[in-house]
Amino acid sequence: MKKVSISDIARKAGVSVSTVSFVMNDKAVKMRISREVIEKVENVAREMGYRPNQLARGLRTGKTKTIGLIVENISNAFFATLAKSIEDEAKRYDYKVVYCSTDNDEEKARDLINMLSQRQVDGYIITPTLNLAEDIRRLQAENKPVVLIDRYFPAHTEIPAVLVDNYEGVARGMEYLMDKGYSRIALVTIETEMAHMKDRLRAYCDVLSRHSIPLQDSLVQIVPYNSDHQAALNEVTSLLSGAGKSFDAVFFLTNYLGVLGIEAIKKLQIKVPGQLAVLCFDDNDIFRLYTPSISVIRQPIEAIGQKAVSALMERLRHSGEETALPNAPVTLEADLVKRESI
Amino acid sequence: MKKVSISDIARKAGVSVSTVSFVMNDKAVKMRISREVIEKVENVAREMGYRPNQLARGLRTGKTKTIGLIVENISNAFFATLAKSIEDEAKRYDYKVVYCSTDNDEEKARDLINMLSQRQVDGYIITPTLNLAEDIRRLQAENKPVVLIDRYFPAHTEIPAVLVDNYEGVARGMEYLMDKGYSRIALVTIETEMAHMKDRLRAYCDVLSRHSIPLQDSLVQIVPYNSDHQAALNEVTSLLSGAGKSFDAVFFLTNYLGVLGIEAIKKLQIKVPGQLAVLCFDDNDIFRLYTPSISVIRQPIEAIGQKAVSALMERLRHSGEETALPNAPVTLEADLVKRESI
DNA sequence: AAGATGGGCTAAAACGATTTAGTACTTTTG
DNA sequence: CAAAAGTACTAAATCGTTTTAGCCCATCTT
Repeated sequence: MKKVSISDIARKAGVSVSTVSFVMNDKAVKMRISREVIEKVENVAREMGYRPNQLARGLRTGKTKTIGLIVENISNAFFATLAKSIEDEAKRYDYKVVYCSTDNDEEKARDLINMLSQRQVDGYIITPTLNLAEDIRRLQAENKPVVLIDRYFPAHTEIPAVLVDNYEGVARGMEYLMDKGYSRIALVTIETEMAHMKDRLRAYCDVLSRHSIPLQDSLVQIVPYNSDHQAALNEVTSLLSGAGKSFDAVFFLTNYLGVLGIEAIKKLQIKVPGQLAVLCFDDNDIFRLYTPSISVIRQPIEAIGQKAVSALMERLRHSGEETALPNAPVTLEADLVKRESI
Repeated sequence: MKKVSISDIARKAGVSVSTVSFVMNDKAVKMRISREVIEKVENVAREMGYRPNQLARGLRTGKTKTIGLIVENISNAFFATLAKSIEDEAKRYDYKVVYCSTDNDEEKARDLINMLSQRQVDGYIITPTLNLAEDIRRLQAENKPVVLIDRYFPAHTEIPAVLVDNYEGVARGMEYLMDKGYSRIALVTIETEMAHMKDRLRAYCDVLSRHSIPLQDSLVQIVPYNSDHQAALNEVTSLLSGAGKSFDAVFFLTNYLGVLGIEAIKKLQIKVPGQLAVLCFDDNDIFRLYTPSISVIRQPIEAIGQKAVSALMERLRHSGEETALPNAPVTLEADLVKRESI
């Protein structure tokens, strides 16, 4: 059983394909097709179970009603939630999302962009990797709108971005720790050149310096990006073995690092918050349920997804026009969620 | 800057589009295109940054090199991991995956199938909802292969499926609890007619009866599917408030229910495993990290993804042929992961 | 009554590829 | 040396739509 095409309908209904097309696209009235013909065509189409071929349609119109979403790793809770919110939001605009993961690999990201471009997606929402700005500029040059999420390129303000206010979020967390009387605060971050992580790190340094506390390198643990679970765990464990001695609070700069931290804390049997206060950037089910529950700086994930989609839709609507839309990165406030760990 | 098409290349290289097409598809040798022309075309294509339009290609060839993946909810850890494994595996066959979530809604699932069908995906991997068998039969009638994952239709053996051995998994868990001396075992499951959950429930009943333990309705909690987080939590909490009195072990039949269970246990301050032994079907980071860590029956998620893709590829390869492939659901063994909760 | 207007439809081009059937030469063969 | 075979390509059809231009007939103007 083959799929039915518009010409099958035309033949069966005894009209031309143009007529069928007009009817199927609600242009029948504009094209003054008669009531009877409209009904005839609609009936035949329904009976035969006609579904327009989107490839053909996309080829002809140049619009696929599809947006390409590139995240770091779809199996990570943060990105999975973000993806779901983008999928839901896109549906409200009658757009479909196709997603893929970069695993934070520059080359893979480039491949994915190419792949999506070949599939003619109308626009892109991208969690960029390092050095991806040029490839993204190329998409823009082809008149394909792009919105970055979670990360951005400070040197490329012509690429719009939607993300949490990383600096403010970390600063707020630090001030909270200070308020609670902690001043010897260790930091666990990930090794990357990307601006969003630099902003977080900068906030840590700035708050310390604002409180005239010297920055101690030994309290800042930078986990290499490519390290596997065990290696990363070992690094974090070795830092945390100094808990209570050289520092009394720790701030994990990502959700993944926080989970590693919990694992290490559990292994080392550190008392939280007695021996060590714990704060993490980015929430996770585990933090809510762990005993003691872990306080976090929570990103407004749904809002990021929604804003990203609406920014993209805006650009899609005005695509081709010269109207330069404002491009300052849209930053959203993070919440401080106080739990038991501090 | 418009995208370059095959005819742009042809014009610039001074050859016909056919020639360009042959070169781009490695059919140049077969078509005895000369060395010089091949090189000429390749160079021009590279210079102009040519990327074939997959819509046009798909329209002409009828193959999109895309598989449609329908899961229940991509933001759930189980499905996110499964999706990632399918994406990775599909890439090895040079296929792209487009995914979407049903939220376990029959109508939404139907819409998604239509949507993917309109986009001409070559094959489907589907986590079905209830009553979806007919829609899936229709895909098969159109000669589009389908492989079910995680769930199956016992009444439709012509639809292949890859899933964990649910019955065996739960039975193994029950026997383990029995071995450890627990016989008053409560069960928390989800309200659904779907066979995979019935299999799990049946295993619970069978093991009890094998040990001549009467089934007590009051120990079986069936959480309605549509209930929100709070309502579900209340249900579980109310069951667990009887812990230590009417039962001394609890078996959660899904990952999501287990997480709810932990939340309830934490709130009720139940001692695990002292007052209550806990076992859950399906792993989750939380179970590993929670204190006490929770023992689970772990599904081989990666293997399910891989088998599903390879089964689909098999069918894709033989598509159109009459060779009926064996369709008995492929079931994979679940592991019992012993931790602290029992 | 001739031209204009409008109603109700259709023909055909176009989108960007793939693929079959040729074409115009040159070389081989009996 | 004519026919057959091979070489190196190209023309054109095709996939399933959308959309522009236009056709034919009836009715309305003047």
